[in-house]
Amino acid sequence: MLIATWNVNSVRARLPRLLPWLETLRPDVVCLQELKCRDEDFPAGPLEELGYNILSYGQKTYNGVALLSLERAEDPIRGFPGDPDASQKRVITATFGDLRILNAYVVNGREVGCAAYQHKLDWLAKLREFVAAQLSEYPRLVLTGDFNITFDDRDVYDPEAWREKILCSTPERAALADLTGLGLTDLFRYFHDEGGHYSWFDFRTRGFQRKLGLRIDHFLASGPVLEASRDVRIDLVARDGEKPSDHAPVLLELLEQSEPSERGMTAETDTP
DNA sequence: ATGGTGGATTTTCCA
Repeated sequence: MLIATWNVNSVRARLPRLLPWLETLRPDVVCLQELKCRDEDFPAGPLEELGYNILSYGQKTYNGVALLSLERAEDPIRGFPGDPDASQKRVITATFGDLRILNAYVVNGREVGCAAYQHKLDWLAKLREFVAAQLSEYPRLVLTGDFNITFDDRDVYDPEAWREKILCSTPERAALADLTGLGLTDLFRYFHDEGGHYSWFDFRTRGFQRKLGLRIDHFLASGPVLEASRDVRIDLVARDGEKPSDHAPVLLELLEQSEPSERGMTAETDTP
């Protein structure tokens, strides 16, 4: 089973890259961020032709998230339940088989100390509350998306230049650690200990050509999903070439789900 | 310190 996350930086502008990528990889679930379009403007037709079901939660110009899946999604939730401020469409959640997937586009925050930065920390606190509630209901859970936060200096091409800057500051990293503190594991780091692997490269500095980037797109998984995980990789080919997004897709490979009867048998027959 | 590029919508905002 293959699950992907990709900040596409406008789903309509990225369609010429997204469609052949879907045809080649055929991920079972794709978590998209930064749609930059309303749901009625989402290019559903060509994606449905490839066999994908679509759950989108978009708005004009900014933000927007979607879940594409080969199998139909169940129990979707758009945004945070009961959130009075639904002006920014940044999170969508659904169940696929026995897996609960939360797809988030975390607030960027612009600059440490500004109003947007405080909004980022406030939003992350709401995300944590939502994830905790979902975990109590769905133990097999994946939280993925564009977190706009590096875990540590291994995720940064020039740690000294980025010290306490946006995407790298101590309060942001503490908020990220608060999420993993719920019992979630950074799956990329679980499989790859070394630094130098990045998922975002700045257009402005021609970061991709210079291999200077940050790792800010993550898969955080609960224990049962960690046990079923095979590998996480960053698809740099999709970041290269004509009209790419500034983010590369990140891919999680899971062991195939066991049959319900098989699971039941294992649980009962494992005990001597 | 600034600007560089890219997308959507517009003469600027956000990343």
